[in-house]
Amino acid sequence: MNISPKSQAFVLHFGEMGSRWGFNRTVGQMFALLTIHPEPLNADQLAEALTISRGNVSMGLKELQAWRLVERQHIPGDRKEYFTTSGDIWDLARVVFEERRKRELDPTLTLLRSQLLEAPQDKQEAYAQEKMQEIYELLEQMNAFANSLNNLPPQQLKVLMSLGAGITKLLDFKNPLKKSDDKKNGEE
Amino acid sequence: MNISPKSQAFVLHFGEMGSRWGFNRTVGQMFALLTIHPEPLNADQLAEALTISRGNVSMGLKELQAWRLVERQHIPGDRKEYFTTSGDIWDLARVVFEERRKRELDPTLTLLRSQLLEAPQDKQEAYAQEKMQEIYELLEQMNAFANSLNNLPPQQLKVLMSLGAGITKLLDFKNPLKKSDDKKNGEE
DNA sequence: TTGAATTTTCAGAAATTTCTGAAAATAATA
DNA sequence: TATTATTTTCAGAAATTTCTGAAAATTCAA
Repeated sequence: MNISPKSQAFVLHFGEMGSRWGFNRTVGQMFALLTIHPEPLNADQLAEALTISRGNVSMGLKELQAWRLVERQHIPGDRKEYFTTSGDIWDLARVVFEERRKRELDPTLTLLRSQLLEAPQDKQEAYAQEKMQEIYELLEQMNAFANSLNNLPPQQLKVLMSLGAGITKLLDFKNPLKKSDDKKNGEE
Repeated sequence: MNISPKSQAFVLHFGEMGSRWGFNRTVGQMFALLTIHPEPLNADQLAEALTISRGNVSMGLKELQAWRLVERQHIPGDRKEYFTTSGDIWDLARVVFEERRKRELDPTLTLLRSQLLEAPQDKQEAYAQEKMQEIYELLEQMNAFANSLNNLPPQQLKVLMSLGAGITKLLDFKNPLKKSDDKKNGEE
């Protein structure tokens, strides 16, 4: 279990970023290591390579499995369980994306939905509800958009992404804007 | 500074979600309260309403200002500074989105870019670099996509979002896929 | 200027999250 | 079945993040 300095740097970096992406440092490190390591690794190897406790590895693997980011494998003749990240990076990204959608949007949508059912009792509440309504609509739309991205077959997803700024053209076609559009309407 | 129970619930919820969106509980609460409150509030009012210390409010406001999520206002005849969330919810969402893009993608892109410049020293490193390359391309594409969404004028952004699943149609038009597409090719 | 009002800072306290390691549980083999 | 290998659990330790409150800095007005 010797890792080159470069790989080391990558693993540590992923650890630091992990918390921004929704899991903790060691989980991020484990994920990174499993990704760049050609062969599957067992829990002891992970613990040794990352110098963290066996227990921590066990918990981390549990979490990665819950996220469906790693796969269990068995090596004939070896009783230990081995792990790798499952195939395609794009699939992994999709999983992270979807998991975050669930955690970051769903709960708030649920709360707002129930809040908006009740009638406001006074002026103040009416104003608050107006704002909640706006937030609700925004989040609902982001949610729907995220869902449709998620359901796109991989190939189309890539096409859409690579479209990048060119997306504007497409929109113009679908929804030709009146010249009276807001702000920047210089060219064409 | 009396808040209705409903507003209270909303504020608390935003506090809990805050950490998932990239800021801490009290910052989330402050943001929520400033959003649903019709009039701007000063630091003392925030501290009282949320029962947190004056110092914490000061730090929170600093952070919200760094995110460009709140605006300072002055009320004639009052020496205190007052704050509100700036206008449109969609603008605020854009700011959060962009801020997260910066924090969650940029650092990793930078690291990977430099890692990929160096030639791999052995088989193991070569494999690791292959994976890093894949991740790099993925993140780079997400990044470009996020940027183009961010630069879309508000109106078009809404159109795109509301297009939702219908986006597929558009893609078919722009990039008609050969029947030999991967995996799911049943209908049409 | 001076001084009162207001805001900011930051060391240490409190709360929260993550990690360890030994014990318990589970699984495989003999 | 008993024995050994392996994994999981979880109480408390360690690390990290957030919060408080008093002191320092700043701003404004007289």
